Amino acid sequence: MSAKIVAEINGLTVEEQEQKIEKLGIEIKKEEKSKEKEEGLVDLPGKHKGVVMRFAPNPSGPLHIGHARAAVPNGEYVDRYDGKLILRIEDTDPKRIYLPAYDMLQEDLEWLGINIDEIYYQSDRFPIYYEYAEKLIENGAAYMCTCDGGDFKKLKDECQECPCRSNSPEKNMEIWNKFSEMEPGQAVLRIKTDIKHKNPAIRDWVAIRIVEEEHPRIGTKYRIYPMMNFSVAIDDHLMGMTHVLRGKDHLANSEKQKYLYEHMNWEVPEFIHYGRLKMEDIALSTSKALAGIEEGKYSGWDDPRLGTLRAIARRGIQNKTIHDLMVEIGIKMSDSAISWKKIYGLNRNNLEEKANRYFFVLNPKKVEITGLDNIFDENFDEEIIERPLHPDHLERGNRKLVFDGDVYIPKADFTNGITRLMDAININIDENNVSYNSKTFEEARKLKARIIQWVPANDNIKAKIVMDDASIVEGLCEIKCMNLKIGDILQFERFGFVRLDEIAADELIFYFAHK
RNA sequence: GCUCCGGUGGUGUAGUCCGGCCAAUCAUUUCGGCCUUUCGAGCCGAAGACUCGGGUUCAAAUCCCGGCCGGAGCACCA
Repeated sequence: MSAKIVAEINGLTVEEQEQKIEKLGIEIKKEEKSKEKEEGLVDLPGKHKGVVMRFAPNPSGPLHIGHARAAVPNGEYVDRYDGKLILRIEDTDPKRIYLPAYDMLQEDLEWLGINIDEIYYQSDRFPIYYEYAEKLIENGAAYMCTCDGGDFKKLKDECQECPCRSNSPEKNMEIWNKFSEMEPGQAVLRIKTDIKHKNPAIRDWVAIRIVEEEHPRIGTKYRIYPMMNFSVAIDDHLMGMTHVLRGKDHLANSEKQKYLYEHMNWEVPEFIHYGRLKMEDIALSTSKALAGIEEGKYSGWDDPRLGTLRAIARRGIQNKTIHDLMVEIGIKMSDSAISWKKIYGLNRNNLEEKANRYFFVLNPKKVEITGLDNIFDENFDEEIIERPLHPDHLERGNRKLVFDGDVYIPKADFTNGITRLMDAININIDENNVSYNSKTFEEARKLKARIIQWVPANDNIKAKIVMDDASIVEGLCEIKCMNLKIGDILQFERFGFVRLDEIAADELIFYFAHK
């Protein structure tokens, strides 16, 4: 019986239900689920006033798509809440520094359209880290550990304290003061956490160690180096971070860092962890890319096979495409798999409007058309064909091609049957004889002719196109392409979108984006 | 192995916190059709998903338990 009533009521719309309730004299409390949905990214948790965020790359190479995954949402949120974005270059491991990257990072961010309010280099901040190390030692929150790494691990894995842990702050300070004279591995500074923490990774982590290598930026000025977890937590606090966006591989690190915040009595920022981005085909790490460049396998950081931002920019992928993609993926913790297809689809949407159209003939095959006396005579033996630069934007004007019967067409289109040369005439290909068939578009349609692009045999320019696998295809494009500027993105009709990369003496070199 | 974290169409997402017009959003993709002197764009249509099993409840994508699958971490790297 009651089930029946419920079913009946559930059958009503919410409005109908509300009316019935009001009829019964019951007041409905409207609890607003105040969730005006923002386009794109979800709202940030916590405070929305005075938002400070950071993008903190390691200077090991230029930015790649994976970096954009962190950089774009940071930029977006800072814009949305009118906050501040800090670029912090995390160069506390001399082994993972590629000196040119310091500048490349900033160039790449600029390309992405992300505005940075402040820049910091961690290698400039070592004295600050030392200062806080000393404070922590004095508080008894950190200790100098002189145990062998293996011994410590054994104890740690059994929830056992190492002997150093119970040293007094005074004793620790004594060792700390001799730190710079020690050998690598002889001692480290550890932050006390919970030696019985159920995740062994969290237990008493290393904050500072000795590094002998020369630092590419600051040389041999220091031997005492902070670990990432230490410098990051100190800086995030000192720089006033309200929200920290990082990959979920840092989940345990966030937890480690919380102990530091607690020791110092600092407010913990909102940590947000996003999932892994799996990108098909470009599993290339920065270090592998660098090795490939040095071996000559890749032409440089912008080799079309690489996933660096400069490589995809060179191919004509728009920064807005990357931006759109990252906003769509968002910052959820589950992993995402991205395909080139997806990127190309978004990019096509962005390019469609701006890319003007031109003819390009791949693997040209020269054809001399016979039977043109149907349209030409001795006074009149050529025709100027005009075709819009963009079919939806006629105001951009036309390009002109001279049609005189001698043309190049793509080899792949040289097959028997009726074919229409776009905007010109319909031809009949019969083995090696090519003859005039008819003139109009209507006839071509009636004959179900394929409609192809072409270039005049006597008026064209060589074009090379670097494909996404770095192979090069060659052909001829229409002479009007001479007016293009480097960086222009256009669509070769029936071929795909390309970006003009280089203007050589007698040829144009393009990079292929996608169909 | 241990510790964490995830799982919505092929892909990317919305919805999950606070169960109820969710027979589940939007985009992309794929396939049709229309249009079109590009195989592009546009328009129309279609296909396609709540990981599984239990439980709680009138009602579960949503809450609870368990399984399965996937990922990450377990450094004197970041």
